[in-house]
Amino acid sequence: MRLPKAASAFRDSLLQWATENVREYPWREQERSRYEVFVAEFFLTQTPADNVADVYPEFVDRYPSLEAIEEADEEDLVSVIDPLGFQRMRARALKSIARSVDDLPDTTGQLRELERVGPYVANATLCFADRSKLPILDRNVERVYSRVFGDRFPDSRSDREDFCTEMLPEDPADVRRYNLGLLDFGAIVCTKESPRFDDCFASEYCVYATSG
DNA sequence: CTCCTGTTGT
DNA sequence: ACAACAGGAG
Repeated sequence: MRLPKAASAFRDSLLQWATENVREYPWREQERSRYEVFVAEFFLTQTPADNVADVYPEFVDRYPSLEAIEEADEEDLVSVIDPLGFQRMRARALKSIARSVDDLPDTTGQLRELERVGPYVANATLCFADRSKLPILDRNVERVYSRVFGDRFPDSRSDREDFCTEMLPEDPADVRRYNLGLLDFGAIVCTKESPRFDDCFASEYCVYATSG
């Protein structure tokens, strides 16, 4: 796939932006295990980060491994998650996962065989926990790339995944920071309504900013 | 691809 | 009560 002309400029600027602006969350600490990252991403697919942050430390403290999940009473699991608009479905799925596997696998394909685990959770887990070079494509990312690159951002899901993969920085040491930055850029600057054009490094060439 | 599910905002 | 949202499932 041929990337748009502005792609490398965007990539470089985003990496720079990420070093200064990526947010700190408990699950983003360097030493988090694959399990700890997985749990966070599993909750984050359905819940605002600040809500997850409220219950996450207690959750991983009480359930530090899949084994602990497997042994836990499902109602206790729910009680930790439940406090603020949380869901029982997630507790059930985690139990099911803990029963079906001893340790979380290290490939997206194997992760996606687990209940309620799709491309987002699988790739985010392996990228953020294991530093794998994998694309992360959620609604924020789609909005950012659609705006910045306009028609050059493909329509189909698989082409979009390819696009995201090619946007990743060459240096493996930068991939995690790039993906984190992309998510936060969508959440902080390139927001759904009232994007902060004045704070955006891409407004010179962004299709959305320049055309409307 | 379309449909489903649980959640959130009006 | 309703539609929109955001992932995953089929």
